[in-house]
Amino acid sequence: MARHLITSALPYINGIKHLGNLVGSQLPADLFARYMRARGHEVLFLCATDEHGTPAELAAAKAGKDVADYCAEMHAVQTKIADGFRLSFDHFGRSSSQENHALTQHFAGRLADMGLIREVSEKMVYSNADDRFLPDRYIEGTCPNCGFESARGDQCDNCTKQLDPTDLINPYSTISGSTDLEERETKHLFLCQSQMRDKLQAWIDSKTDWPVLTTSIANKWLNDGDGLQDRGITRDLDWGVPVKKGGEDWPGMEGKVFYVWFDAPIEYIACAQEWVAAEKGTDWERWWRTDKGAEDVTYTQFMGKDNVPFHTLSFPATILGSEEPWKAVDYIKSFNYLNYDGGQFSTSRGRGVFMDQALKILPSDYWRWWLLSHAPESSDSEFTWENFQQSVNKDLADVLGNFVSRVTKFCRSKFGEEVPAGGTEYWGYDEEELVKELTLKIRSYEQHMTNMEVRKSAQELRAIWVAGNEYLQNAAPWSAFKESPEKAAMQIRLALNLIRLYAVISAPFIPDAKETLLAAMQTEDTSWPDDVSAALEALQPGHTFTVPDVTFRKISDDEREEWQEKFAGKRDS
RNA sequence: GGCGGUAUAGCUCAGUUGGUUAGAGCAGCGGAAUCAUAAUCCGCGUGUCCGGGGUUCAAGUCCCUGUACCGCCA
Repeated sequence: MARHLITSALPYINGIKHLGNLVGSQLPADLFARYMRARGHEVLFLCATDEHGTPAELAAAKAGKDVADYCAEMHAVQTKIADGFRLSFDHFGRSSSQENHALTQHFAGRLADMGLIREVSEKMVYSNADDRFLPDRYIEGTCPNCGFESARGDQCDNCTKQLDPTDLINPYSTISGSTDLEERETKHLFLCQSQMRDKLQAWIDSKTDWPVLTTSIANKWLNDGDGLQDRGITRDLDWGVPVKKGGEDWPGMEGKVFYVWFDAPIEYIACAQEWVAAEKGTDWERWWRTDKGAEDVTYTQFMGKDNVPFHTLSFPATILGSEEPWKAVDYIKSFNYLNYDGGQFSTSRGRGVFMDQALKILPSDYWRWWLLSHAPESSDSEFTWENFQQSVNKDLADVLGNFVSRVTKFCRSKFGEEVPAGGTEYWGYDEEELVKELTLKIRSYEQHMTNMEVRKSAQELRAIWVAGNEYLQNAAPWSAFKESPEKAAMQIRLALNLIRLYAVISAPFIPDAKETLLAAMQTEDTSWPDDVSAALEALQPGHTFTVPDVTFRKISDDEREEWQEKFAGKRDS
């Protein structure tokens, strides 16, 4: 039995995520976690909301709420939605937790002791009306290049020219609209990532089994231009982890907080502490401290490609730089983007399907199946309603759902609602071939799941469902029954056992279906089919079952058109 | 502007270290069956593998170059 620490990239607290965010990190992480648990491994699966920073403050202000209250509410909302998608986190924490405050301050102090923190004075734009420093993108004005009147401080959206806030003509705060801005000198802490360059490069180079997407992004940052740059890890904000050196005050840093990218990944560790605090576990160190039992842990991170730099460089710089025995990541599984019907998902334009809306339309299994079987692994992929309808109807309703239906209903009409006995002497070539094929395919499925080859796993799983229909079509128990009810009994007994087998191996993809199928088969036997022959005898003659309701319903053309219209949002003009 | 990714059948995508007639699912066409959610099973693909050069006995697969789309960074 192995031990797997699994984390999903932290969703930002501000608002509800869309399906593209879901399939890029949380969902495949959940697939992997569920699979590893099903195979008997010890798993700690962690995720949390990323709560600090200006966007959270502004969203709270807009909602007329205190930022802490706002975050608490949004965390509850996201927790509920995660439950709705059956994301099986062992703990869903918060980066604003006391545990993360203490740990973030600890790391900063430790890095300072190691000589990896330096203080930098820089000029930033201060808004007197807002009584705060403004991040570049919250300053707008007229573009000096093209005259566009709503150019942002970092870049003009009209002519795409890169800008410095001080370039803008008539700059104003997008928060208050105030033009009462000035440049002020302010002091910040920088993490000396440049000193860590060689160490990080060697570490990345040692990860020869990582996806190209992951290593190429890391290498680009390590080698581009002047190489890895030092980065500011503090901000002049109220909402965040107060800057401290361990438990001590940090002279000159009063009133400042750590920048969100610094404290967010540390939450991966703090989340395990929260897990213990919530009394769900007893020992977080055996997962995170290599001197206290984490030596044999395999740590896997899941994330979208936009998060790769932080996980390959910034966070490792924090961990390795501390020279404390923290568990470092073993494998980074990164994903490309999911596009929506010919364009991008867009939160601001309301384009695409968001997690809460998805659950109002259909149960989570439908979404999980489509998203995972079309996960953007090798390149960006695309969601279309037509494809969604076709895949769900064909794979779930026709291939799997109908298999369950035809088998249970046939049995009920000929033998009653119990596993029929007899006919063992008819077990022959067809059955042996089926066992061989299933064994081959299940072993292949296991291999793909272990390798986190999400699409290939889904393909193989589907092929396993198809094999059941093929067998049934060949064996034709409805014909066999006419001459030899005993033979039909053997065939249908096998098929009934296939339902249990399917429920068990499909569970990581469609956990709800597993529950309903096992309930219908009236069994709690979730043992993995290491031996297919044996697995096909799990339900013995005389074992009673019930015919389940429609396991997966179909999506009609009318529904598809309605949803297509509803979620189109505003198109780019 | 720099960098990275992707361009393969009507659609969504596989194609490992270059090697026999380029594959899967869906859609389409034909057939079988009738237990089942009008479901299932079987058969059927002459595709300038984005264009153009090149390396090689041999390239979708390597190199150069052009084009398109996507993303990241400045």
